[in-house]
Amino acid sequence: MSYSYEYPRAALTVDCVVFGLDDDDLKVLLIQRDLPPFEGRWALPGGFVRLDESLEESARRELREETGIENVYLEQLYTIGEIDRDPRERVVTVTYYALVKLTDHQVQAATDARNAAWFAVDDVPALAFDHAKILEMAHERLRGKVRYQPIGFELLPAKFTLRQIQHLYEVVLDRPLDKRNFRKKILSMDILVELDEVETDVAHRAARLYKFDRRKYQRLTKQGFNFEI
Amino acid sequence: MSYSYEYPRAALTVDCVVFGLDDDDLKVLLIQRDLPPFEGRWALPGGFVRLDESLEESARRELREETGIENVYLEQLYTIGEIDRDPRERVVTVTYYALVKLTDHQVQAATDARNAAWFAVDDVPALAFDHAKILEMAHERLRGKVRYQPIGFELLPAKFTLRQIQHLYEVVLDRPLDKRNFRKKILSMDILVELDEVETDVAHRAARLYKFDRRKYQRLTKQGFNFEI
DNA sequence: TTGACATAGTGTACACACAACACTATTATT
DNA sequence: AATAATAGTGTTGTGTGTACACTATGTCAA
Repeated sequence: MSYSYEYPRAALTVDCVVFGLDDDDLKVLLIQRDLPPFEGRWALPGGFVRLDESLEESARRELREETGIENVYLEQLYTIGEIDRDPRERVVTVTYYALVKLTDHQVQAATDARNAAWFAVDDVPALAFDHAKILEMAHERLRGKVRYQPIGFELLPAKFTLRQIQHLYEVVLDRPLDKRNFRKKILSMDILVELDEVETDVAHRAARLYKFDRRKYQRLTKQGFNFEI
Repeated sequence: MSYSYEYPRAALTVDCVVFGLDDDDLKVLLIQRDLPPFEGRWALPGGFVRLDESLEESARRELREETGIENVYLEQLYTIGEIDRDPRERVVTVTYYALVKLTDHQVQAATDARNAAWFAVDDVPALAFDHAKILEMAHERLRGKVRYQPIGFELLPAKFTLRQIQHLYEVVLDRPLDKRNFRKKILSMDILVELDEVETDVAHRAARLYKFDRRKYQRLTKQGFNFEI
């Protein structure tokens, strides 16, 4: 079976930059290619867009198929269509970035035959195609957006300590933050709920757990509140 | 001649939201369609992506062909690929927005056969396809971006008065600004050059002209300066 | 030429937000 | 019981945003 058109058409793909956070770094999920071109190289998860799915559906399907990841924060990043970005033919790719709770997704990495692994964002191997550039753009977008939208919580478990949030911002923004000022600021926004629980399995005083109250955030937003770190 | 592929492919287009500013409003440039679907309706300038040009080149070509506009600020906005957004077949569109100096582009609108005209952004006719949504997104992006990037100057003539900049921000942000505070702020950034000229043809005291010093802005940016209104 | 009118251009005071900074409290471990 | 590790907490100075009203200058018309 083949499909014919009056004018030539570019192939259309989606590629996803999946970010996760652990105790050390910001991580990105990569897949090792098992086919040419760039066979054996690490690359962003992604694939061809089908005609019966929207772009975002396509991105979510590829994420599911290649990494087992589902139900994550996903946002369109940029569309790249340089003529020679794929050696085979003209390929235009719509890129997305995803934020996942790494604790929930540590295992599923190697769902299908392909090799998948988390890498520190600042220490990735050589990537296929122009994926290094895409990763760079995604990282920059995250750095910018995390300051005025409460998307950072997508990288944390549902219950987290104030230290974890601060660590998140320190890692993403790549600068140290003052503990007292940070806590004052994040608590004064009134978008966190203090839980009657503390963290466990730590060899020192346990910190209180909080969760992000999305309802409250949305209510405040309608009243003109602007999140900002 | 026809082109065959193993899998079906979406058609790929670009669409541009062209903003201009006059003494009253923020305007957008629209084209009246001369072919079905939506024949006779107003629409964003745009068209199919060719395989020998990048996406941005494609957007610039369509702008030139359909409106005569060249050498303008152009930035990618979003890519839309909902399955049924075009009644004929699957069409994915990469959208851009452009900022033009309306004074330079008043006449060229009707370059080719098609009818082209400027409309106040808040008073556009019914648009073809999902172009109303695209316009809405572009407007929102402009509102957001104009506050932390000096792109507003792209809407003004090379030489402008402080009142014109203030008017620009008042129109785009849709709120009144205090004259003294605005002038203090914009001048304190040290990115404007005061010229030895004043405006002409006004029936009252003439205001001093300024121009935006891009060099100075870039130098300051490298030193950690952040534009913000 | 003079007066009316239209906009240019200018400074201060108060409130609020941000930044810098160090010690005590609590829990686990030995 | 002592040690180690992190949790948790306030104040002060500095800078930034905001509110606010009058004088200066040029055009135009009588």
